[in-house]
Amino acid sequence: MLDIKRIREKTDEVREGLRRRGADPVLLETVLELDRQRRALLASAEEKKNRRNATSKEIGAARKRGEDTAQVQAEVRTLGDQITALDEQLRVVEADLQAAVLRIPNVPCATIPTGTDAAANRVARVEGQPRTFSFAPQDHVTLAERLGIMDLPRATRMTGSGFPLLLGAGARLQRALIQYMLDLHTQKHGYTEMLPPFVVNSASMCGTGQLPKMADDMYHCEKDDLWLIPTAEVPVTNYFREEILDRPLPVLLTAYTPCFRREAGSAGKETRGILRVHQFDKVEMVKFVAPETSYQELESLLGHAEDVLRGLGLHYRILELCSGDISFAAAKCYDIELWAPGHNGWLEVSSCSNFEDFQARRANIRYRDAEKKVQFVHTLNGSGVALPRLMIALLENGQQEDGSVLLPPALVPYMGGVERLVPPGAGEVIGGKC
RNA sequence: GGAGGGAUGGCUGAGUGGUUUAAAGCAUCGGUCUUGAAAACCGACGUACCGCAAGGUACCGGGGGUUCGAAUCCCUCUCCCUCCGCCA
Repeated sequence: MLDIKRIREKTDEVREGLRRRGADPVLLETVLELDRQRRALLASAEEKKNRRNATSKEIGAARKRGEDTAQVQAEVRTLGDQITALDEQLRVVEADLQAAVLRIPNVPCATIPTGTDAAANRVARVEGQPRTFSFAPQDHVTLAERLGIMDLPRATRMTGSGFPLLLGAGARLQRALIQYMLDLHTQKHGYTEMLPPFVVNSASMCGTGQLPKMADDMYHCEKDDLWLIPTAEVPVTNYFREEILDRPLPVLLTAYTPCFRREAGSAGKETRGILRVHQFDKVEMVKFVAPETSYQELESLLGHAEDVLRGLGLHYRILELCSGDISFAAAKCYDIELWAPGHNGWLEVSSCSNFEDFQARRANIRYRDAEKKVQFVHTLNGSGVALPRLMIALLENGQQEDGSVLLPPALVPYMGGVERLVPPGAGEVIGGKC
């Protein structure tokens, strides 16, 4: 949520930022008009309340002296009716104003590329080298089928399409990766591990910016008015909702959670295998930092996500997203994409974003600065990293001509010493044999 | 799910209709004193909004109501505690 004072006082700057994003310009004008109405109503109501408070006090004093106050009481009652009417108008205007402000996206950071879509994203860096193959590389679906580590047809019968099911060594590999990433972030990068609820209430969804805009993209439990989380960002960031932090910044938290996304409107897009699914696992990093440090914290956050991929020997690139492609709440965002030779393309496995005070205002997360002044924190988060596409890259990059898959040495301890996934032998019904 | 008891400022905790613009204590910060510290004493000490300012308004778990006036009375919701039931 943008600061209403900033909208009011630096209107041109905000308008330009929203223009760069391609956001609806009408929203801003609506907010400005509602803000004017609100302040006019507020001034009027507060003036009357002041009079009522003072007069009521006088009534109390007069009655103590035994005077008759019926006349004054009648006057104040009229005043009270006027206040009730003004408060009602105010309530409506404030609700409209709040609803409108919540729909305004964050102002993009001045340094990011301007553009309307992914085509304008800037490739910041490319790391590592693509592997060369002496044979035609297969894609992850073919490889996983051969290895017997995934069963999508049965998962579809059980639930529906887009809900993956891993088996044997596939399930173990997933678990190993989660463990590897959490260990890296907690032991090397200084994060505290959290295992949060996977279901949250509407206030939390609003706090991080998923609501109101993304309601249709999420799973909602209507009976309880609870939402399945689309990312660990939601519970982890909302950990401090409505708090003034009493601990030194930055606060670094990391969490493994499953993520649930309806992917409404993306039917048919890149749906082969586990490329785009309704449920996936992810390790997420979240930072609560002092405002003046947030952009250097973004760089280190990106480094932490990269560390996961470097440790696995993977070839990846960093994109600096343009103004039209960053998410609703973000001011700046880096995407990390892994090279997948079977897919013959780049796969997004991480987004590392600085939200500045946008989420902190919505979720009301503050801290006391050096002068003891209460201020909003800046929040950041980054995937570290999302699992299905990491799994795809590992399978496709590690594949051998015989159908086996070599695992990166860093994972071997987490796989109980297993270095290679091999197809199940003849006669075995289900696979996943190591 | 049933019955009962609770929710007050960073913490403890008073307060059942009118100087409560919330007592007191603890904690914190500043000052005096001290070589320094402690103690003692003095002072400060919530958040948000509106206003150029003076100042004003709101907030005692959330929402609504009664009243000239609500932390205080009424309704309702949420959460916590105790007991019972059910259950991984």
